[in-house]
Amino acid sequence: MFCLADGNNFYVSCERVFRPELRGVPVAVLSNNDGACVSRSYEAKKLGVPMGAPAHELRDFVVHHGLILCSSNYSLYGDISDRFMRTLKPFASSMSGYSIDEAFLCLDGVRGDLHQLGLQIKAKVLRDVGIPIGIGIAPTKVLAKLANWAAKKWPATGGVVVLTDPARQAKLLQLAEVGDVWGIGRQLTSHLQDMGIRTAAQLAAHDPKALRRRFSINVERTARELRGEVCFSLHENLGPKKMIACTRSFGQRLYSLPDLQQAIASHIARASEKLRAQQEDCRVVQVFIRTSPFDSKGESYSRSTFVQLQTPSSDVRDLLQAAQAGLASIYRPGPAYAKAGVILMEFINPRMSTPDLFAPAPRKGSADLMAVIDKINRKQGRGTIKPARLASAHSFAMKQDRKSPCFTTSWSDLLKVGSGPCLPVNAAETSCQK
DNA sequence: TCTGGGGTCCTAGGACCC
DNA sequence: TCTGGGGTCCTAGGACCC
Repeated sequence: MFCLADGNNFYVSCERVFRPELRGVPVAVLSNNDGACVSRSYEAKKLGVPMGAPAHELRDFVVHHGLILCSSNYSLYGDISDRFMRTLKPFASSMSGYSIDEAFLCLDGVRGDLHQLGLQIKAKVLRDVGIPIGIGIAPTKVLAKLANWAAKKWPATGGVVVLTDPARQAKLLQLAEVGDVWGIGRQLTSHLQDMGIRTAAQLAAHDPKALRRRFSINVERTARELRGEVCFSLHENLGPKKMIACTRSFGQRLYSLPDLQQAIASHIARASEKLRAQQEDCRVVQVFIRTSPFDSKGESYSRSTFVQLQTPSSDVRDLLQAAQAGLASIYRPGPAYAKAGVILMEFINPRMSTPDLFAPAPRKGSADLMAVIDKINRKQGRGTIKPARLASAHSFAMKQDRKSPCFTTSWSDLLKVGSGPCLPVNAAETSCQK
C-alpha cells in the first residue's frame, strides 16, 4: 500500500509559514527572475490567476484584487521541504521523496484504520512544519496520486482519500479525466481522446498491450497501475543523477564575453559541487548560450557545444577550463544574450573505473582541496570560496524584487522576537509588497 | 519593460559487431 | 537460386514530471 503526501500550493504555503499576513489573501509565487507564476494560493486560483502566466499579465489582479506577488526563495522552500520529509519518515517503514513537496510512503504491514492514519500525518505536518498537505492512499502509486488529486479537489474529503475499496476506485476513475492521471500529459491526452479514451476508467479498461504498441511501455504501466497492478516500485528511478544542469536567464540582457564567462563560472561552481556531492566525475561538459525567444527585434542566436574531458574530473578548475573553452567557441559579439547554462554528463565512479593510460594524470590533491572548499561553503554559505573570475556583484544576477527573508537559512534573517509584531531584522528591505 | 529551472525516460533509426 | 540472427551503442527528438 502506497501513501502519497503532497504539500498544497507548496511555495505559497512556505511563504505563509513565517508571514501570517499572507494567510487568507490571494498570493502567487513567481519563478526565477520574477518571470512567471509557479504557485498560487487557493484564493488566487479562485480569482482566476493562471498558472505559468508571465508576471506582467498579473498586474490587473495586483491592482484590483489585492494579489500579492513573491519572488521565489528556494533556500526557504528547500529547508521547509527537509522538515516536511523528516516529519513524514516515522510514519512508514520506508519512504521515498519524489519532489520538493511530495513523498511516497510504503504502508505495507501497517495495521489499523488507514484513513485515521492519513488524518494523523496531515495534522502532524501542519503542527510541526506549518504547511497544509493532502494525503492519498492506494495499492499503487498511480492510484495514490489520483487519490491525492481527489483529496485536493474535493474539500469534503478532509484532505485524505483512501482508495482500497474497489467500488470507490471505480467511481473515482470515472470522475477523473484521462489528463488528470499521473504520466498522461497534454500530447498523450489529445491522442487518447482521439481514440475515444476520455476518462481514467476508460484508460484502465483499454488493452494494455495495445497501449504499449501505440504509445510506450510507460503508458501501458500507467493503465495497469490504474487497475491496481503494481508496476512502479517505491524507489523507482532513485540513485545518482545522470546529468546535472545549472542554467539561468539573466536579470538583464548580456552582450560581452567577460559577462558570459562570469555567468558560466558561477554555473560551473554550483554544478561541480552537486557532482562532488554524489561522488562522481564527469567526462563531458555541455555549454549553451542563447538570446530570448521572446525578443521580437534583434537577432536570434542559440548555440551549444560539448567539451570532452581527457581525464574525467569533478575538480572545479578542470570543469571551468572546459566550459570556458566551450563558451569561447560559441560566443559571438552582437546578440543580446538572455540565458546561459552548463550541463554535466557522462558520469563515472572514480573508485570503480580504470584510468586512461595515455590521458593526463588527474591533479594532485584535488579531492582534498575540493572537500575543504565544499565544507567551507556548506558552513559559511555558498560562494564563500568561489572561482576568482566571479566578481562580487554579478551583472547577470537574477531579478528578485519581492523575495521574502531566508527565515531559516540565514542568521541575519532570523525573526526577532520582542515587543510588537515579529519582524525579521531586515524586513524593511525585503517586504514582499514593494 | 516583463515569459523558469532541473530532471527522467522512451523510441526510432542508423552504424556497427560477431 | 538461396542473402541470418542477435545484439549494442549512439543520437535526435519527443514526452512527461514538479
